[in-house]
Formats: sequence, structure tokens, C-alpha cells
Amino acid sequence: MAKTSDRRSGGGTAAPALRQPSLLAIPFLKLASSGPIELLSDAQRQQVRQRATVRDYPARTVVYRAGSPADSVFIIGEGVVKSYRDLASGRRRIAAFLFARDLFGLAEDGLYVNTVQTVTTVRAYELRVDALADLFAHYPDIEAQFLCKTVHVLREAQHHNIIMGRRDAVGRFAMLLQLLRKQDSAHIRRDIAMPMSKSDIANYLGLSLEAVVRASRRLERQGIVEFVDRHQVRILDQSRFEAIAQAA
Amino acid sequence: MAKTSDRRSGGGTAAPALRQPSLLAIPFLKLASSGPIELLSDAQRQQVRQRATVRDYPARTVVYRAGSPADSVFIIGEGVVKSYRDLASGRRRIAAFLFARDLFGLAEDGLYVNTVQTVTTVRAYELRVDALADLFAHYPDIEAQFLCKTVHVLREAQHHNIIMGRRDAVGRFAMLLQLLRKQDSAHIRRDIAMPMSKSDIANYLGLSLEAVVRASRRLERQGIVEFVDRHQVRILDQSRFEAIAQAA
DNA sequence: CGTCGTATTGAGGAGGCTCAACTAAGGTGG
DNA sequence: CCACCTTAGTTGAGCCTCCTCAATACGACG
Repeated sequence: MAKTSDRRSGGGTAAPALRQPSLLAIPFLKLASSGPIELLSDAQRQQVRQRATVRDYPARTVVYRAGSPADSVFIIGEGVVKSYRDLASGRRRIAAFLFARDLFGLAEDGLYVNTVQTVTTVRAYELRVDALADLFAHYPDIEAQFLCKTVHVLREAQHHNIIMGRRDAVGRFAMLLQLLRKQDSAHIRRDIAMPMSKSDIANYLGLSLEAVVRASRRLERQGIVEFVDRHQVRILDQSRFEAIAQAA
Repeated sequence: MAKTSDRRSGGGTAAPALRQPSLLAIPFLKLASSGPIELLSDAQRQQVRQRATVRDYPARTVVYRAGSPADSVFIIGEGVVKSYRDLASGRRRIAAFLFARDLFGLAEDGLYVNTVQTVTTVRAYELRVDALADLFAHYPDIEAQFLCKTVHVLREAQHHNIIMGRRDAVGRFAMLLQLLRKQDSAHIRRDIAMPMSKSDIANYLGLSLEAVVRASRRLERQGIVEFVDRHQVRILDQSRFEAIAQAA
């Protein structure tokens, strides 16, 4: 494969390929282990898998467009997608980046609200709405897990709001890096995979591309991070990095 | 009651007092009527009502604080609340204003993530988590409606993101007014109830109080809106108002 | 009629945006 | 294998908007 196709799965974690659809979230209730957990049991994942179609998309593929009929929901098995809307002003607002074990395609009034496009190559599980209804009817517990996941996504959207409330570009960028770092939770904390372009990041953070570039340059010049390559960032000064990101 | 206590229910709609807990949202699937609808059937509302405790709060009451144990979820019967977090920087970010038929109290890891405080006097239905679990176990359809509502709230959070992505204070303020106008959907579209303070609005929009004041003044000076009193706004020029708000 | 919280207005400064030119990297075709 | 092209990224200059600080007005309540 060509060089660009090497960008897979949001970056270099050695996680084994997921053979079953899977949902990650922090549950409502207090559990022994805090932090996000796998919601579905093996049996549940089997049930979901049986009703789903596996889809493999190359990078930059549009999965669906905003306003088109919503026939399916999707669970990401591997890879990264962006969910966005193009506004009347010509600007593009990226609502979220979605990763393995994330869910997308929740519709409104029978239509998708955002456009979803792959950032890396992506394997997804497509569940048609009737299959989903069937699943919920037979296995109410699975429906409860979807509710749990949706609440988790809602909290992430609120976190995005907090990011956008910051005035300084450097702070917003640092908070995005924190978010990306959580994706490689099992991996080393020093290196962060950044599969999306800086232009995508600008659209996510509500900044101009130039502002994102200057923010990353400043972090680099101050010796806080280092850009190993276009899609990989290394944290050099953990405490100063945290200080900037936490100062929300 | 004193004058300030006259601020009720987000403002002057002649809606009859809701005797039953109720959820408002736009469903996934295409229906005959687009726009938000009542999700629960009469029988379902009855079931929810039986397991809920009615709570009446004066204005400015804290219902719960971020980080405290999450024992209950709440459905608003009447009134307005704000859901917010106080950040390390001393700033307060209001995640959402919630109205009649809205749901709040969805926890993470057994703890509330936001602080919720009443803006007006509020009647709410409190559902303890075990009562909610019992409800879901016996009536899976109700769980489906809660899922639908949560997705709806998620979309509203994404809309909030779009608002915050705007650079101009006037545009953000106009979009907030649009949002408030939808609350009085059955009511005249010319007058908008604005139960919260301008300071709250600033915290919601990610602006300084002064910026909100100047934005509203500018809309007023241009003859687009008129501030009838501190909590009521009248749209004078519908088309110019829309043009500013839509130009997201 | 004084006090407190909310609201308003002005002056000055910081930060991000736009516009514009330019560099770097990846992909294509001869 | 290289010239070319396209996309992504970088940097600088000047403008614009919002922020901060500070002082003042207003309304509700005691």
C-alpha cells in the first residue's frame, strides 16, 4: 500500500483487530473501575454482530451526508471518522471525531443531521434501523447499553463546548491533544496519534487553520510538545502541558 | 408573592399546568408531523408519575451539585433550570438551559457532572435510580423514549457548539433568542420570554457580560428587537433577525 | 432611602481573523 | 526517475472584535 494508507486506526496502538462490534463508555453507576469500559457482553456483541453488515471504507470516504435518509446506525470497529456540518457561511464545523467502539448515525426525523466522513481507513458495523429495533425488542439490555453510550457521547459534546469556550488557541489545542491521548489509553502516554489534518482540527476547535498552526508552533517552541511527524505528537513536558490544558 | 416570583415557566405561555411528567423530543423516524412531539403515552406518563416524587423549588435553588452522588434523574414539569460547571479559571460555563418536558441528572460513574440550579420557580419529577431501573425493566418502551430524548439533547448540545463557534457576539445572541423562541412554540412568535439573567446568557454563549449587553443594545438600536422588560424581548424585524441568526 | 446585585457604558489592550505569499509533501504522468 | 501539480502546512502584516478594568446607573428589597 501507498504511504498514506498506513494511517490506520488512529495511530499505531497495537490493539488486536476487533472482531466484534463493541461500545465504550462510562456507565451511570459507580463501578469498581472508574474510566470507560466495554459495555456489551460477549453474548450481546454476538447478537449485534449477527444483525450487522461489516463495511470497510478507505480514508476520506463519505459514509453518509447530512439530510439524507437515515437507514442505519454504525459502530466503528477500527479507524477514525469525523462528523460535521457545512454552514451557510461556508465554514465547516466538526462536531466530533469518532473512534473505535464509538457509535454514529443517530437520526432526527428520519434524516441524518451530520455528514460523516472517514479520516483513516475504517471498519464499521452497519445496523439497519429495523435490525436495531429487532435487537432492542429481543434484548432490552442492549438498548440500555445504547442509552448509556448516548449519554456518554452527550458528555463529550459538553466537553467540546467547554473547549470552544476558551479564548486562547493554545489552550484549545492542548485540550484536543488530551482528548486524543485518551484514545490510546492502553498505550504509552508520551506519544499521541493525531490522525486528522490540522485543517480538521481547526474546524473542530472553531479556529482558523493559521491559529492552529501558530498554537502548535508555540507549544513546540516552548519545549512542551514535539511533532514527530504530521500525525504524531510527543509530550515533552507533562506538567506544563497539563497546566495549559487543565486551566479551562 | 413578591414581584420576582412572578417569573414562572419561562414566560407567559398559557400552557395548562402539566399534571404528569412528560418528555419532548424529535424522534429518530420520520413522522407525519415534523418538529418535537410528546414522547410518552398517557399510560407511560402514569407509570412514570407513580414512581416519581414531585418537587417544587423556588427560583435560584441548587437542585444538585457537580460531583455529588447521583441518586435521581429529574423531569421538569414547569419552569427553567440551568446546568453548568464552574471551571478552574473561575469562569462558569452553562452547558444548557432546560425547560418543561426536559430531562436532567444523567450521571457519570455514579456522580453528577454538572450543577443544576433553578432559574424560575420549578416543578420537577424526581425519579430515583432504582425506580428508573424498575421502570425500564417493566416497560422497555419507556426506556426507548428516554433514549430518544437523550439523542435529542445531544443534538441540542451540538447546536450549542455551533453557536459557540460563531465569532460575533450579535450572532450568538440572536441564536440564543431563536432557541428561546422555540420554547413558546404554541405562542406568538413576536415576543420571546427570556427568564435568565444576561450574566447567565454570557456564561452560556461564552462571552463576557459586557459583550452580551453591547450585542443586545446593537440589535435594539438597529430596530431589530425591542426589550419590553428585563425578561421579555420582542422581535421587530423578523427577516433581518433571521438573517443574523441563520448566518451561522 | 440606602444597599446589593444586575445592567450599562467607555477606554485601552490582547488575541484571533483575513489576506497574501510562500514552503513542504504526496501523487501523477511522461 | 524526474517534472509537474495539488493539497497541506507555514509565516507575516494589518484589522477587527471581544476582553479587561473601571466607573456609573438602575431596580428590588429592606
